[in-house]
Amino acid sequence: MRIATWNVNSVRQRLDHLLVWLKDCAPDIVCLQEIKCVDEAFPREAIEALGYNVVTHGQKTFNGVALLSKYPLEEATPRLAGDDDDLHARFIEGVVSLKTGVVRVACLYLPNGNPPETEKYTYKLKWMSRLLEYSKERLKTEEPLILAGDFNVIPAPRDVHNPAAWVGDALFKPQTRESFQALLGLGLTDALRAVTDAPSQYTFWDYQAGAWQKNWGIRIDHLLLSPQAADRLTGVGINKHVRAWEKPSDHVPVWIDLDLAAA
DNA sequence: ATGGCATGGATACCATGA
Repeated sequence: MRIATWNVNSVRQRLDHLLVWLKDCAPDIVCLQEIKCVDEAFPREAIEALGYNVVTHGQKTFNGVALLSKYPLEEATPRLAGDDDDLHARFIEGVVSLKTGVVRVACLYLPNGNPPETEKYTYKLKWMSRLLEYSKERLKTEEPLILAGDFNVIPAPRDVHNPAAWVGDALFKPQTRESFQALLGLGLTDALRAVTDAPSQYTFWDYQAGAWQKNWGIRIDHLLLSPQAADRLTGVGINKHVRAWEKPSDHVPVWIDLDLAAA
């Protein structure tokens, strides 16, 4: 089973890329972030035509997440628990049933948090704290769980071209990285780091300053696996070539393969 | 070329992002 995540930076602007990539990569489950539209405006028919079930949690203009799955999505639930006043569309989870049991996938778009001296960073840290609580609860079930999305966290210096330039940034500040490490401390595995120690495994390149051409990237799109999922991990990939397409997203897809028997 | 952006949604620029 292949599970992928991609921040598309507007699903309507990126629909052609998304359809081509879905055919090439052939993921079974996809987590999309920054769809940047309300649910009614999501191009669901074109995606359903490729054999996917679709659930969305969108909002006008900003944010927005979606789950695509070749298997029926059960228990599709938007919003991360812990703050009823948080109206940003940044989280949706779903469950699929296989012969061997269920797989739960949480699709998330973690707040950017810049500038760090503002309430935006406070919001980011609180969101990460809520994600930690959510993960604690879900891990108790001892089922395959995948947290996939744009975490807006650079986990370590090897995950950024020029660490010195990012020390004060909300994506790389010590408190941000510590909060991410707390997730791993629960027993979650960073899938990419389970298969390689190599530096420069970037998933995002800024549109500005020729960042792509200079390979000034950062690794901020992640798939975190519960022990029951990590035990089944057989492969991880970053579809870097997608960043070279015409009018691309600034993020590229990341995928994992799990050895789970199909339904 | 010595500075290089993209998106949506109100326009005839702005907020947001990372």
